[in-house]
Amino acid sequence: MPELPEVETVCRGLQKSIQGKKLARLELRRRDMRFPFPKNLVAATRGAVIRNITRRAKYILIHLDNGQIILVHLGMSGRLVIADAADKTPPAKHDHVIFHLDGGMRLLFNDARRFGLVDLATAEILPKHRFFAHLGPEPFDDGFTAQSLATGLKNKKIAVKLAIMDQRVVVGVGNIYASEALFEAKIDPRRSAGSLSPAEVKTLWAAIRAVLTRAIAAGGSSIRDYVQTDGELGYFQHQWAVYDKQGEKCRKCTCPLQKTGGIKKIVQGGRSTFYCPAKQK
DNA sequence: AGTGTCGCCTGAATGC
DNA sequence: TGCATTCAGGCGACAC
Repeated sequence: MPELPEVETVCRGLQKSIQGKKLARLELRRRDMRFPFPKNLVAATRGAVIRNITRRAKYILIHLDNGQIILVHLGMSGRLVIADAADKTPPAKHDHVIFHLDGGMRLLFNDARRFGLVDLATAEILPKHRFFAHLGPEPFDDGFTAQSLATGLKNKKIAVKLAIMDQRVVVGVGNIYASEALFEAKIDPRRSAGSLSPAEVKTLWAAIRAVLTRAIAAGGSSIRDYVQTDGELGYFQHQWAVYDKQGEKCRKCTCPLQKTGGIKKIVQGGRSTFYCPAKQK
């Protein structure tokens, strides 16, 4: 599933492959994905030149020279695939949106589960857009500090795992990286957000950045053509310390597995959490 | 306002 | 082999 590092990697790839190209037309192969497509989506983008591609949280922003911004969210199963002009392969199952570029190149948005979305905005309305208005700081921006994290967690009774997944606190920490960051910080995911000491908050802040940095590096280093064609390319999964590792020993663990049971899986807010009961306090 | 829960959706994995 | 069930999850929407 695409998380922030994967979305970042896809954005970098799109900058190389489609930036500066003219969007001949968008082809919508159904009327909606997670949400209905905006009525003017095709008309408002026809013939525009793609100026730049950026990322905000897990949204891909395709900036057009006519002032429109196409918002793309990959959801759970979304992937963007480049098909060059010579590629005459007919659309595959779940190819819901096709960007036809001048010269015959296509960008295919394939999303089996349709948790993804495509929407339209302008720079002016973006901060007020319903998907963006509530977003907190980017994890690598100056606005995300140990202090801002402390403020986000302060007095909260919800579990710290759920708190750091709250997009108002910091964007981009999904279910996997929440578990990974808490393991790195040696903090029990079940603890209430407000119970962390200033020192623990600072450790957690650094851990969130470290985990995401490593994940982006993994994506960037193993990527082949930058736009993921198999949906898994460059994924961080081989570096997971606890995620999906229930019953296993954690990294460099010397605990007796029979006694501790190893990494534990619990459910918080309807989502799986993985942690080491011995190391995370 | 803070918190908890639901639902969208399909394919893979599992169970009988 | 085949059918039914369960699970995965980002995040907006909603209920309290």
